[in-house]
Amino acid sequence: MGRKPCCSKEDLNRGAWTAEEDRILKAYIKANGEGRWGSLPKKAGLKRCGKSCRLRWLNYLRPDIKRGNITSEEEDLIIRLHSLLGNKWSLIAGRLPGRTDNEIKNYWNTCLRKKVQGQHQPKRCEPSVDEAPVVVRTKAIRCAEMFIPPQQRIAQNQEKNVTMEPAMTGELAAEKVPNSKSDEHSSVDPREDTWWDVLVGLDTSNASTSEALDFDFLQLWGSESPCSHYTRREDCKGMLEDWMSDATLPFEMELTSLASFLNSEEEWLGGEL
DNA sequence: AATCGCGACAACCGCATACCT
DNA sequence: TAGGTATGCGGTTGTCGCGAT
Repeated sequence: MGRKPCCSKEDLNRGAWTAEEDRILKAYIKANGEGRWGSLPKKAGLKRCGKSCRLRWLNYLRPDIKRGNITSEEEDLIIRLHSLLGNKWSLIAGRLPGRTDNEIKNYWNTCLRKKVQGQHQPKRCEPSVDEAPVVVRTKAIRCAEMFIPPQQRIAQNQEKNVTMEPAMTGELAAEKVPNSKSDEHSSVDPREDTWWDVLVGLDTSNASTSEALDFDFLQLWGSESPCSHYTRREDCKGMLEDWMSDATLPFEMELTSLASFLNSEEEWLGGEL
């Protein structure tokens, strides 16, 4: 038994969307909002499957989409994010307002991959896939997840009627420092995780802002952990503080911070591995 | 002028995961 | 908790336009 197809292919239009189909889809979403893609085509009177409608909306019809002309800044960011995150197109797209994962994926496959392969002959002791990347990539992915644009996070959560966490509303997520008394974390050796993992997973209920920011990662992981590299660096601590304390930062500032983070990643990879 | 090759990008497909009942 | 459904994601394919021959 094969997998059940997502929709019957009979009587459905396939291939390029017509202007009329676009108009119908836009009008329907304007009136009824996004979501319920499965039933949307029938309700809207479109002979398309729900997935196709969703894709068309997300990648082409949404009003906030920027099209074409990827700037050199965006290109640089894509290259550097890809080097850390791999093919996590949706995460990369999340850092580029108005760009879709599909667009970035296509741009990478058609333009950047060759460019990067051409110029990216290892010039210095770069790490092999078997060395540091697991830690680095996990941390970088976590970082990117934290970097979903605040507007997007807020919108998403309002849509779901979720109470905003402090970090999402601009108040600092008051992180409780894990220690030997912490019942929630004492059974888990934090060295198993990156400090991003632990940081994000911390119980935010009791500690004050200053406690959170004074958190001593060295104490948690010890000086030999590769993660402790960051705890010794004041600039990294500062970035962390910025990110965690103000989710309403202007997007440009976030990009600047992210760029700094990526630079520090590159320095670390080049210098210590 | 015809056609071939290639790049760009829209769209499709299958799988994974989240969510709901 | 299990099973079904909806949604998201990333790889792949199809189509179109344009330049080269």
